[in-house]
Amino acid sequence: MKDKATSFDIAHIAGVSQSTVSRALSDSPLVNKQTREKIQRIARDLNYKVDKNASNLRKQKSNTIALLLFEDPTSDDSMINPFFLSMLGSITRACANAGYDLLVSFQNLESDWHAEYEDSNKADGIILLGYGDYLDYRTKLTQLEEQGTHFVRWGAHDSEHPGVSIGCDNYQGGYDITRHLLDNGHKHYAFVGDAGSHAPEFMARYLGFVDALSAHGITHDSDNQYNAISTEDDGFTAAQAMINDARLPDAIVCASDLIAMGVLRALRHANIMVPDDVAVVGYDNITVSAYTTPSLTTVQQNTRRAGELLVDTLLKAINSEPVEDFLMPAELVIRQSCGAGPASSD
Amino acid sequence: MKDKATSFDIAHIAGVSQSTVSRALSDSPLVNKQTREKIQRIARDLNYKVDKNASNLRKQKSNTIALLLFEDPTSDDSMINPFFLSMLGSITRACANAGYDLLVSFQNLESDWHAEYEDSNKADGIILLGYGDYLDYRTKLTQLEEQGTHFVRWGAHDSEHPGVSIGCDNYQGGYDITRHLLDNGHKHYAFVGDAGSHAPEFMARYLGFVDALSAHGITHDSDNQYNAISTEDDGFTAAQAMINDARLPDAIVCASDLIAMGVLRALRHANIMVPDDVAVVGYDNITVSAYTTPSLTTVQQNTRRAGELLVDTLLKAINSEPVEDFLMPAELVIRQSCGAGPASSD
DNA sequence: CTGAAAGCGCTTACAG
DNA sequence: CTGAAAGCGCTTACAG
Repeated sequence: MKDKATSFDIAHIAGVSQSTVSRALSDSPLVNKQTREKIQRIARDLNYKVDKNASNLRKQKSNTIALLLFEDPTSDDSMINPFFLSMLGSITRACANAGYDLLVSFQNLESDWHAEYEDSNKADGIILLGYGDYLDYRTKLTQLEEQGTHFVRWGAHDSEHPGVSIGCDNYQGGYDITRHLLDNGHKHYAFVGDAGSHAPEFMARYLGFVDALSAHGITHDSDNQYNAISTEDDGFTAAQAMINDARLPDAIVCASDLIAMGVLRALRHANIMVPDDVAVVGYDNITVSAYTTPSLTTVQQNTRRAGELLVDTLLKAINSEPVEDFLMPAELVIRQSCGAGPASSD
Repeated sequence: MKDKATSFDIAHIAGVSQSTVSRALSDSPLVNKQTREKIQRIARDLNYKVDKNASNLRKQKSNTIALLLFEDPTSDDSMINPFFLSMLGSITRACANAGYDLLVSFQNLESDWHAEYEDSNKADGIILLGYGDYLDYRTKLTQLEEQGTHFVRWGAHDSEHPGVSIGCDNYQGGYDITRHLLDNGHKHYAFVGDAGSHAPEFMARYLGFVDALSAHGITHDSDNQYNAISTEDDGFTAAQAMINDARLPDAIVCASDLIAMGVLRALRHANIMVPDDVAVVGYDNITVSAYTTPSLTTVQQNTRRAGELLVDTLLKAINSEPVEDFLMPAELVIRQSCGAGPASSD
């Protein structure tokens, strides 16, 4: 385990100054081509790598992005919402493509996350990812902004909040999938999912649902909205309540796929056929949804695109270019559970 | 966007030297309690954070771990294997608990991963994660070792490979789940999954399967082993081949849950009932497996524990403590698809 | 095109 | 318990 080579070692071997080595290794056009190639060859032979700490310290720039993942405190400690895991994957990839490193960290709302990374110069900017009530973090976001920290937030645009956000059009997603059910002749609807300000994503999906119904002349009775945080159990409980109260609608619109899983389970339990007796749709298009029986009609958020947008926007902000909120369109994924998908044999 | 405070600013305000500030902020017992508290208060008020680049450069230590995720080049570019995503989650958590930052990066086999991180002083050690044929990376692992890089690898122990590994006992998992099927009276078996040296995990599962059968007096006919990389389509294709050739066994053992998904789909397609006509089991316990109909009996790898072990072992290696390979036990998850799980209504 | 020099912001012997 | 000083390994004006 030999000591690591430094730029001075290379300078010594190449017979040039250390400054020239530094220039050559950063492909500076200032240095003579032959000298440059000679230095780069020596560096390769010695397995030399520029010390990032030194170079970052000097350049006052880290070429690193921090991803802060907020977790739903109610969720099982050992599991991350598959949707965010998928976002994490695409952000990782987008960073790699942009030549940035990615520092990943889990956070809960209490900790001092707002300052940690960029303040300590470990990252040039921050991506905030997580469902939840951004009202709670409002003051922290404001503080981030005041510090001049570069950050991008995943979530709905909200004029109340500082900073730029990238999100998916939850209202449109809720509207479109409800519209699809209406086109298939379903008359009586239930919505399973929270509809409150502390769950802005779900709220927007719910509003899209309600508006699609009223555009079709159907007034949604709020008795048919069932609260559910995004867990499978919540969906199960809600569907059981419908069954027990004999209030089963033609179609159940769920605020997330996980909720829909629970609804499907309760219906299977009660020998109620999907989609023949009741249609069920979800939201998120998590992996599971393609494999349930029947497979789940849902709304997809393009996580790959989302990751790229988050990274691109953050990099623009870091470079002091103008940035603005972006709302991606939601995409319907038609499968069997709505009764209008491909034949049930597959 | 004011300039960031440095330790000199704090020293100036507190009326002490910069050295004392540095000591106070690292909780050094060398500094007078009142002075220390005063300095820490000022630092808090100024929202001061130690510059990590400077401190790492000086200390020659980064308090950061790099996670290299190798991807199956055959897999869909936009998706990561859910199992590794789950590992990523638990590693993130374990790092946070240990006070380390985590640098995440995707790699393919061609790139110069073996040197990047630790050599550039961005990380103190490396976790290597990914299925695959470690034979291919043997030379790279050797080079890592020669450089004195600290690393831990996820995967089976293998005396041929340098470095320490943490893995799950794939042989035992394959043995146990087969044993469970045998106990339920199944006589004729098929195995779907690659059984070659380039997929050591699958190979070990297969060997466990074969040995469990022969311990029960059943000789496995290799005609009943179907190759399949770990995709749903491969499982579908293999099961269709069985059906077309009228070689359907009593029980199908799949090398992964994803493969089992495809097998279930092919059987559903052909109106063959699971588990009544044929039992099916998988491996991995990915989220999907709990929600299929019937739900899938499978083998679980404790990803939470695995993440902790990987991080703990790496930290020990970094601190020059002795480390050794560890093989975690595999755990059976009994559900419905094997015919011996809870009642099919749930 | 190249070199000598300053300095990024810390930590830590060394001396008191 | 505290301070003055060196130095971690680079990058980049500055001067030639």
